[in-house]
Amino acid sequence: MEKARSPFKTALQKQEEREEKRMALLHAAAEMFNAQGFHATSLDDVAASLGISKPTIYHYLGNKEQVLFECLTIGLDQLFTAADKARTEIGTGMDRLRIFLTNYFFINIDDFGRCVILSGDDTLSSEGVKNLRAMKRRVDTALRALIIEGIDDGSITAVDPKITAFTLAGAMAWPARWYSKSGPTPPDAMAAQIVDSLMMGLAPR
Amino acid sequence: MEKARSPFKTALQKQEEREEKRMALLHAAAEMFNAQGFHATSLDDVAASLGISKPTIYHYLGNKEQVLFECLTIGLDQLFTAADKARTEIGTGMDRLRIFLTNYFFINIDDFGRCVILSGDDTLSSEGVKNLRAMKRRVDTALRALIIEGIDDGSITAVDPKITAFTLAGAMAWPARWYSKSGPTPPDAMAAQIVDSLMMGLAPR
DNA sequence: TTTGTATATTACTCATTAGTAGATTGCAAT
DNA sequence: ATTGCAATCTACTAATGAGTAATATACAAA
Repeated sequence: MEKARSPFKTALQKQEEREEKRMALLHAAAEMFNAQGFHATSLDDVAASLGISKPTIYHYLGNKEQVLFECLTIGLDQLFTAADKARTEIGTGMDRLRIFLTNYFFINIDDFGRCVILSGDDTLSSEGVKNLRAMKRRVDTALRALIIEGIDDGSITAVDPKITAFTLAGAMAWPARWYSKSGPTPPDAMAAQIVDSLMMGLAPR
Repeated sequence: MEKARSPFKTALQKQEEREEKRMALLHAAAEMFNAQGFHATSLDDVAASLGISKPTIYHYLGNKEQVLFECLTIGLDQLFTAADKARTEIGTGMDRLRIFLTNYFFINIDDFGRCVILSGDDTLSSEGVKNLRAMKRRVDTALRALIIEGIDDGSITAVDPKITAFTLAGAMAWPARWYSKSGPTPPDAMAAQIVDSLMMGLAPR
């Protein structure tokens, strides 16, 4: 049974509304950063795209760098969560790697993931860059761990984990540049094709 | 025997001097675009880095977009030339692909090649984007041709040329983001490691 | 009823920077 | 000599855009 609709909001509801607005702002910002680049996007534009004014962004998110940093943090969190989850999955090391890479692809063609790939370190303060590097390193470490596990259990051929991690990351990052979800190949199909192609190269012979 | 040094320059010498200055300007611009991003780099900064003033850039190169476009054209020309040259080489298809990818790496960690990778299409006018797309397509076509030749002569295992070209391009582009020539691994060694790792995945089994 | 807090606005300031106008110097050809 | 062109500068303009101050409204708590 649902409670009668009341125009008076509880503290929780207000909290949720605020969070919803925050996320809407971040999504709008990430989308525009990705489409036009960080420096070519003005906060006035972002605000206008949601029908609000610039100071409102400052109210919810702070200055322009903080907006970007938040977008990057979300994207990297998604990647790290995906890696963590893949590592708990059952199956061979290669099975787990495949699961991770597939999700890596989906994240990378989404607003926040694309933001991580398209933004150079240059845009942030040295403090921000340090934090960002640390987060990226965590993802890279997780990726290498998956590769090593696969080598150890024999599901992946003997390769150099470091170089392999770099080439895999590069191959997965590239679609953020050109792939469009509204194109002829749907995301699942594209992910499958790319990941299959990479896995074939890693299969033991 | 050398001609006596004269302070009076011939037309040819002046032509050469002009060209040298043009290239110095382009190199300086590309370097700063790569380090800080196109929009975060002012032409005043570029000029200052060479001890000249901004109008001089306009004299040699035109407006800011033209400066970038010239950098991108040079980078893409280098890639296309490398592809063309690799295709005339003797050996199996895979041998030629290896040669191309190795040069691809060297170009990608150089000023103009990095510029191609780091610049989004967004910065240019629609006219410029169209030209750029065409140049990129030429490089992609050449890469696919190399892959197909390798499949045909049996030196490369049966793969989808389109998807493989994308993953190879991605893996080769990635180092432009993080590789530093002054780091612990010299360019030749890094190129060899990356290319070997990719070739292993393409070898027939 | 008053006071405080969250949300949002308008209307500014101030710095940066693309691009231009106009002057200057020097060299070369007429 | 003079005219013209190449290279370069100083000094502007005009626009853009980050960030802030001051204000208004609504609602909730005291």
